[in-house]
Amino acid sequence: MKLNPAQQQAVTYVSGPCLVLAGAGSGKTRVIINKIAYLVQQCGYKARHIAAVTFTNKAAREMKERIAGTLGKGEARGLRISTFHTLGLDIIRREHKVLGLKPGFSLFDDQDTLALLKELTEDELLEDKDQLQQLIKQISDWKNDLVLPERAQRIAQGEKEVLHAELYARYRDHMTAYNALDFDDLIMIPTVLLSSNQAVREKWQDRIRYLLVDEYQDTNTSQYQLVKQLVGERARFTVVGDDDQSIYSWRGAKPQNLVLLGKDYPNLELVKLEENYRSSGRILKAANILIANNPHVYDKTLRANLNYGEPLTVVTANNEEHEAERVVATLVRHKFMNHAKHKDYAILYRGNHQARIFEKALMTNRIPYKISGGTSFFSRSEIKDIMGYLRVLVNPDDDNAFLRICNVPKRGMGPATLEKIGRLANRKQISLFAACFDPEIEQALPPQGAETAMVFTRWLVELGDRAQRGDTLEALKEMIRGINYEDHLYDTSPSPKAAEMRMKNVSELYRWITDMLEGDDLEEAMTLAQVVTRLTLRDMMERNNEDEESDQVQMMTLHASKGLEFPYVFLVGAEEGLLPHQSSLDEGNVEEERRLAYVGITRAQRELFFTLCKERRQYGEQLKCEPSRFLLELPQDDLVWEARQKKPSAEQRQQTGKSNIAMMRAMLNKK
DNA sequence: CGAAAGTGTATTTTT
DNA sequence: TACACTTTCG
Repeated sequence: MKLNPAQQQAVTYVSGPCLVLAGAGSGKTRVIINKIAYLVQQCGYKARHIAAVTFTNKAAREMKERIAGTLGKGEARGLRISTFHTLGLDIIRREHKVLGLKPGFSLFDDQDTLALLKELTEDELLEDKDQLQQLIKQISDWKNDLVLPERAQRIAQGEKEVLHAELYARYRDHMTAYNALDFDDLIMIPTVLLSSNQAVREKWQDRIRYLLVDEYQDTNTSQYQLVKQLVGERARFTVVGDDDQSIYSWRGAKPQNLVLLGKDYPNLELVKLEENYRSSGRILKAANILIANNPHVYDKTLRANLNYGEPLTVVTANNEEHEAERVVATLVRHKFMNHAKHKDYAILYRGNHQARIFEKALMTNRIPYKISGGTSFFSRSEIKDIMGYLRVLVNPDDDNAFLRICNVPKRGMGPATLEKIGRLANRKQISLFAACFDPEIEQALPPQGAETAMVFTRWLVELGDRAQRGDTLEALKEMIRGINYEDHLYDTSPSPKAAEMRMKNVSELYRWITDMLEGDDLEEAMTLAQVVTRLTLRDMMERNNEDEESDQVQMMTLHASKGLEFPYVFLVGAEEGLLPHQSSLDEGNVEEERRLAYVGITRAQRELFFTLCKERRQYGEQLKCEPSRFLLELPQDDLVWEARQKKPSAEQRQQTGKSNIAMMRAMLNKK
C-alpha cells in the first residue's frame, strides 16, 4: 500500500493550490484519502477544518468508509465529506436566518420543478411542447451561472428570453411562497451569499481551511465559484480530475475549469498520476492511442503496471438480436474457459434502450444480470407518496407535496374539491394547506368536503407537531397506520405480489428514515426535516451488501460505468451513429463521444470485447451500420476482428450459438 | 374506476 | 417499430 512518487507528491503538497490530473485507474481516491490523513496527522489540521467534496452520494459514502478505516475515530470527528449539494444545503441551513428562509424548507426535485413550471406557464406557452423543457434548461443555466431573476430580466435578449426571465422571476416567487428550494439553488444560494456577505464568508473560510474536490472536470460555473469563495485568498485546496473522462458537458459541466484554475491561481501545483494499476498493457495502449485523437491542454499518458495481456476482440453481428446472442455466447464460453464469475463481466452501452435486448438474451439463457440505472427507487410511486406525506409534515406550505398526497389513498378530495381549495388559496395568496385551515373554507366547499379537508389537515398538523417535539418515530408509525397505506397498495396494485414488493420498498424507506433519525458512527442524528431533504438528495445509507455478494452480469450505460472496473468488458454497439452518437455528430462534438469510448475501454481490467451490427432497426427502419470510427483509430495490431464472413447465414449461426450455450450449460451443471 | 385507445418519443443523469 | 405514458370512454 505504498504510494508512488507522483501520488506521494500529490499527497504532501499542502502549501498552496494543487491540481491532480488523475488518469483512469491511477489511484486517485487513494490519494485523496491519504491526503486527508496526511493533513490531520502530519500538518496539524483538525478534521473539522477539512472538507472533501464529491459529485455523487455513492462516492461520498465510499470515501467516508475508507477514511474511517484510515483515521482513528477521534481524529476523523467533524470531517466533512459530502456532495456539492449537501455542502450547499449545510451552508443554507446554518445561514437560513441571513437568507430569510424558514427552517424546514422543502427541496423540490426535477419533477416538482416541472410540475410547478407547467402550472405557471399554462397560459403563456402551452402550444410548444418542448418550450417548457427549454424554459427549465434556461432557468437552470441562469442559476448555474449565478444569474438572479432581476439580472436575467435585464440581460434577456429577444422575445423568448424576456418571457423566460419573467417566468424565472415568477418561479422564484412561487418557490419562496412554498418555502422551497431546487437543486440548483443549493449551489447558487450559498455561492451568492458567500460572495456578497463578508462576515459569513470569513466564518466559512475559517470553518473550512482545507478543501478537496473530486471529479473536478465535472464542475459547472457555480460550483467553481463556490470553491473559489470557500478557499478565499489562502487557496489551500486540492482538486482531482481527468479531462479525458469529462462526459457530462451536456449537463453543464465545464471541463475548461481545469484550465481556468491555472489562470486564477498562477502558483497552482500540477501533479500528474499516470501509473495505471487497473488494465492490461494492450487495453491501456488502445485507450491512449484513442484519446490522443482529442486535443489536450495537459498531456498525459497512462503507463501500464500489468502484463500486456490478450488482444482486444471485435465481434460483428448481423443485427441487434444477433449481437445480443453473440455476446451471451461469447460470455458463456469465456466464463467456462476462465472459471470466471458472472459479476466479472460488464456489458456497457451508449443508450438505455440497448439494454432491453441484452436483457432478453440473458434471461432466455438463465444468466443472472443486474441493470444499474433506469427507474430509481425514488421515482417509484409508493416512495413518492410517503415522501409527499413527510414533506407536508415538515412544511405544510409545500403545495406540490400536498397535491400529491391529499387524495392518496382516496379520501374524497378529488379534482373538484381541490379546484375550489385552489381558488381560495389563490385569492388569499396562501398555500393549499393553509386554505384548508381558513375560516372561509366552509363557504368554499360543500359541508362534507370542508369537513374532510379540515379533519385531514388537522390530523397532519397534529402529527407534524408531535414529530417536531421529538416523538418522531411514533408519529411516523401512526401516519402510515393512519392512512392505511398497506391496504391502499393492495387495492391499487395489479397483483398481490406487486403490492408486496411495493410495501417492501416502503419498509426499506422507513428503515432508512429510522436509521437517519437515530444516527450512527459516520452520521449524526438528524431531525425529520433534515432527513426529508437529505432523502430528496438521494443521500441515504445504501447498505445493500447483497449487491456485492450477488453474482450477476453487470449492465449499464457508459456514463454510469465511470469510476467502476470489471475484469471483462463488452462494449456493445460500436457503430457510427451510436457510439459516436448521431446527435453528437450533428453538434460537432465527437470529442466527448471519444472520451465516452475512452471511459468504457479503461473500465476493463483483463479483456475487452467490442461488438457491432451490420444492420440495426431504428425507428422501425432497417439501417445499415458502419463500424465506429473509434474502432478504426485503435491500434489494429492489438485487435482481432472476429467472424466477418460475407454470408454468415443468420439461422445457422444462431443455431451454433445456441447449441454452444446448451453444451456449456450441460457441462457446468454436471460439475 | 378501470380497461382501451391514443399520443409521444427514442442520448447520456446527478443532485 | 415498440414502448411508456396519457386520455378517454363505458
